[in-house]
Amino acid sequence: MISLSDTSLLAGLNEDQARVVASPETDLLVLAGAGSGKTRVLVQRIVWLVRQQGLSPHQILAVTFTNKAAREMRLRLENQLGVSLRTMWAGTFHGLSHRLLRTHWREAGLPEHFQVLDSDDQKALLKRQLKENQFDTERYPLRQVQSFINKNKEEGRRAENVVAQGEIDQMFLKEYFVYEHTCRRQGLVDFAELLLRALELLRDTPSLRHHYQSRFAHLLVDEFQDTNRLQYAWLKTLRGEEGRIMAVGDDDQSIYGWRGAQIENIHHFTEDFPQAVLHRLEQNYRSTGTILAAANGLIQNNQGRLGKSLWTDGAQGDPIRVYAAFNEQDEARFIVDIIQQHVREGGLRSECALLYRSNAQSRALEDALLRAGLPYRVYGGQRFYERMEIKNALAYLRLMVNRQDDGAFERVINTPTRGIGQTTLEKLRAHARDEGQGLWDASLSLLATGSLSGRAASAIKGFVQLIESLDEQSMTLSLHETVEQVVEQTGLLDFHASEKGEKGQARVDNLKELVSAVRHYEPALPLTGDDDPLLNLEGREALGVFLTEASLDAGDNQADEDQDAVQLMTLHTAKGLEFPLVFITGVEEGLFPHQMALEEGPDRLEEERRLCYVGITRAMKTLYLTHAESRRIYGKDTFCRRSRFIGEIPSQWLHEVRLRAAVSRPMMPSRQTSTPQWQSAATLAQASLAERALRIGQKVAHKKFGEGVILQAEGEGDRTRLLINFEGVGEKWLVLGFAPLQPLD
DNA sequence: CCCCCAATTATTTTT
DNA sequence: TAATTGGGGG
Repeated sequence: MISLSDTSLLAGLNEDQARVVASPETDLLVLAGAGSGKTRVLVQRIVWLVRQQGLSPHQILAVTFTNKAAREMRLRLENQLGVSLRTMWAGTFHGLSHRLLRTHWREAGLPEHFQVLDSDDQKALLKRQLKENQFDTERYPLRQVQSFINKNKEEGRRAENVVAQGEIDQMFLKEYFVYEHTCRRQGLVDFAELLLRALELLRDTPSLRHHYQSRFAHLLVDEFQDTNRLQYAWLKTLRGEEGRIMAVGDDDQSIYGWRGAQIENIHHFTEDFPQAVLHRLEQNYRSTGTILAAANGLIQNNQGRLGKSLWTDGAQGDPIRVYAAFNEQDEARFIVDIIQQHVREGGLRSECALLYRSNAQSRALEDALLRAGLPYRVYGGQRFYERMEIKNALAYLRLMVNRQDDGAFERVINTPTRGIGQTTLEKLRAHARDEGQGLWDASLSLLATGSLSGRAASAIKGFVQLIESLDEQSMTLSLHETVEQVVEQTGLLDFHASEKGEKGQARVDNLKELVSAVRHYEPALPLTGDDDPLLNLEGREALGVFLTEASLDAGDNQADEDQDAVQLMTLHTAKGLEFPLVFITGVEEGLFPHQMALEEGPDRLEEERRLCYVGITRAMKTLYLTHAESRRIYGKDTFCRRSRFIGEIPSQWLHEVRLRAAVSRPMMPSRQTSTPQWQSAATLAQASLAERALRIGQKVAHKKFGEGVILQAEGEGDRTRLLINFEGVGEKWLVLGFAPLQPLD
């Protein structure tokens, strides 16, 4: 029975939501469909536990995937509870693991000021290592080694637990061993290591484990479908026997399987936590009935779902428009037309989202937007803390904090150039290797023994003094002053300023931006009392916090966020967002579903379908699916068939848009028709095709290979060769004069 | 140390 | 097509 005092905590929730929020204390698995108010439920559940059950926020651990989601949750909680929750354990898996390790660095076997490696740092470290070991990166590229290591860590396996199957795995494994050793020596922790180390810490230190298990009465996980094995193990360990866990997720929105996410975790949940109660949130507050019907229809083509069907008590809305464009330019123009119309009718540009499967598709869209003078914003791309000049500045700071950080050392020893070349560096590396020490220490001892040439010696000496001096100065400076001094005294600012073009200016601006961004990490209050400068620990402490944040949070470009601009992003990036007017572009076989996914098998196709489901459910009112019959991919014109996903949406919800009358459209690229005096090979080939009532894009039947589509033609007359993509067979080159081809359609 | 050319290669990316 | 990368020459 829900009492009166309860009702205020449940106000505005629907019955299903309220049931979850006020659920008796037990494990909960909440299948929350798109737009079903999942974040709200998560937040309200915590509020309920605090207000109704009398728990302290300190007894609750809430974990999400992204910093953005974590910030949002914390903000909403603070608003609801009216207290600051800075010390509450609410954050990302990586952030919380880091917190655990920082608190218990000794027990975790880490140096006090261990550094976090982001994936670029990890790549750079491995690159050096593989070169040193003369690993054949021609045959086995770096990223294979990197993913071998990360995958094993994400499965909870250290190098010594890996059973290498073949010779290749043996080689990878050897590098895994070396890599682990290097990281330990240098006090470096990569992303997967944060989780694994935290898990091992809890596993191997019973007192700590029991402490945290009894402290956290409730665990709450968002986006549970995206957890990997390691994260699941992490959750199980922290929950222990006594705790309660609430997992919120949606198996239909699992789109990160390729990154190790185990959709199976959802399936195992009720077995691992037998008392768990399953709830479904199916009422959608975002989209029209038509959009939901289309999404439901599409996703039903997937096998093994837990099952869920979105509904709304809102309007049915307009049908979903499908537009078959001639090519990607036409597609972009069409979209721009619609957006302009939307704006004319008083709509905002920021209400429009253009979604695509792969980033390369943004180009044609951007061109058209630019030409129409429509402001737009492209999401994705390089993020602030990943920029080269920023990483250089950070590397100096890292070296100041930790002289053992060889990655930082290598990065800045000659940036900007100070006359330390490969020869000197090789000497340092060799010495470091022989003595089992870091590059910094190797520099010191080579300087001491005088075994460097005069020029190199003075260059190194200068570098060492620079770092020492900056470190010393930082003791008496605030964080932003420290950063300011670093970019100036190291010469980074001058170095980039002298770079030609706009690039250099942009880098200088970024460095200045870094100086001012860093102020957020300074203590809010000025130092009190007669400030003994040597006791300005806040500045140093802030530096550590800042460096960690910079590796754990890539600092999303927060600039121009409030501009009214059309939003461009991949379907992956769009997860969790919503827009009144959505265009899903490039809905073509080979592009979406992506060719690579198709080649990898049925599971991957299902993931593509879920991605499409995610895309459709972003739309609030109006949804367009567009595809092009011809598209330039990797510099060559490719003919495309509309995606099977369009066919999988019940046709009653779709409406084909026909802008122009059906005129016979030129099949040749305009670039070629504009030079009539010169007949290209492709043009001749197409003329030969036309004689036989064939054309590129034509569906044909072949005795042996079955049905296929003509993709390309080259040559002339009977010797014309055709590239045909046969269903289930793949692409074949056939000679027109011999091939028994029947035109279809 | 810098610059240029040829070769290579091409999803998605929370941390 | 276009971006990146590695090698070779100046």
